[in-house]
Amino acid sequence: MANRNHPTPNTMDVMLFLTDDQLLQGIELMYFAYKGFTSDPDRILQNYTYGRAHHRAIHFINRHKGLRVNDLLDILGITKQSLNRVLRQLINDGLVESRVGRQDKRERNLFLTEKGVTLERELSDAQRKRMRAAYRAAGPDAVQGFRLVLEKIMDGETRQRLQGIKQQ
Amino acid sequence: MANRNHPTPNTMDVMLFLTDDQLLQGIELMYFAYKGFTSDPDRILQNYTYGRAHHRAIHFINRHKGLRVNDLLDILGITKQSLNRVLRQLINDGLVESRVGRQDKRERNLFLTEKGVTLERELSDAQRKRMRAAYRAAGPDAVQGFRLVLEKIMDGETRQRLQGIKQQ
DNA sequence: TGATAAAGTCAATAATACTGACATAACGCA
DNA sequence: TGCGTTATGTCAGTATTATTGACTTTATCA
Repeated sequence: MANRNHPTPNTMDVMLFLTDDQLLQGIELMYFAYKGFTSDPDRILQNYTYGRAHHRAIHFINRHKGLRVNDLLDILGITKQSLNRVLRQLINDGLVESRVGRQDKRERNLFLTEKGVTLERELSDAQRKRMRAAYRAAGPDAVQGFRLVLEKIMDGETRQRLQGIKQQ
Repeated sequence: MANRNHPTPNTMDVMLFLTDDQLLQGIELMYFAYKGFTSDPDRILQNYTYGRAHHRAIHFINRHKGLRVNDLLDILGITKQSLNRVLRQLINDGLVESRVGRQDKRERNLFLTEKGVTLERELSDAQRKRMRAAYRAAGPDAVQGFRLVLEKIMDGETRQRLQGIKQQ
C-alpha cells in the first residue's frame, strides 16, 4: 500500500476514492437508498394484508414466469417454511397459481393470475417511477456506473445464479 | 414525450435506459446488492447476541459521535420503543455510553466506548472491504455514477437530513 | 406554575425469519 | 416391482425487529 500520510500524485487518483471515510459514505448511501427504494411498495402493501416478503415473491414470479418453488427459494435465499406461509396466502387469495409440472409432476410451476399481475403493476409502478426519476436526474453514464458497482457488491454466487436465470 | 414506437435517433439515447425491463433490472440489482452488502455484518453479528438493528445503532453513533437519542431515532426512522431495547442492551453491555446533555439535561448524548469501537471496526471492516473491492473493480467513474444514482433514489427528506447532519 | 419536550419503560401485537420433524406424491434406478 | 431420493407442503416452537398505546420521570421554558 502507498504511504497513507503523503500520497504521491501518482497514487492520488487511486487513494482518493478508497479512503475509509468515502467507503463509509458509500455504506450509508446504500442504507438510505435501499430504505427509500422500499418505502413506496411498503406504503402500498399496508393497504393489503401483505408485507415485503409477499412483494418479493410476486416480483420474482412475474420476472421468471413458471419458475419452480425451489427456484424461488434459491433466489430469495430463505427456507421452505418461510416461503410457505407467504406463498399459501398468495395462492389462497388468488394472486398466484401453482400448476403441476408437465414433465416432472412433483414440481409446481408458479404464475401470477390476473389479480396478481394487477398488484405487481401497482407495486412496481411506484418503484419504476422512482428509478426512472433517479436515472433521468443522474444521466446515462451514472446509470452505467451505478449498475457496475452494484453488480460488484453482490456475492459471487448470487451474480452467477442471476446470470444463469437470465440465460434461461 | 417522444413517440414510444418509433424513437428518433435524437431521443434514442434517452429512451434506451428508461425501458421497463432495464428499470426492473435496476430494481433487482438493488435487492441483490443490498443483500450482499449486509451479509458480512450479519454473519459476524451471529457470534454475538446482536442483530442488524444493533449494527445500525453502532454505526450511526460512531459516525455522529455524541448525537442525541432523538437524532438517532430520526436517522433510523423507527419508534422510540423499538430503539429502546437495542440501546438498553448496548449500554448494559458496555458498548455505548449515554451522557447527560451539558446544556439541556433532558438530552442524552450517545458515544461508543472502547468496546463499542472495537465491534464497530469489526463490522465495518467487513463492509468496507467489500465496498473497496467493488469500487476498485468498477473504477472511479463508475463510483461517481453509483453515488449519484443512489442519492437520487433516496427520499428528498432523507437527503436533506443527511446534508444537515454532514454540516454539523 | 403549568404546558411542553426528551428520554425511558411496560404490554400487546405483527411480520419475517429460523430449526426440527414429518407427510405425501412422484421420480428413477437396481 | 420396490426402495431411496426429490419436490413440495405442513405443524410446532422460537427469535428479531418492528409496531401502537399508555404511562412515568425529569427538565426546560413561557
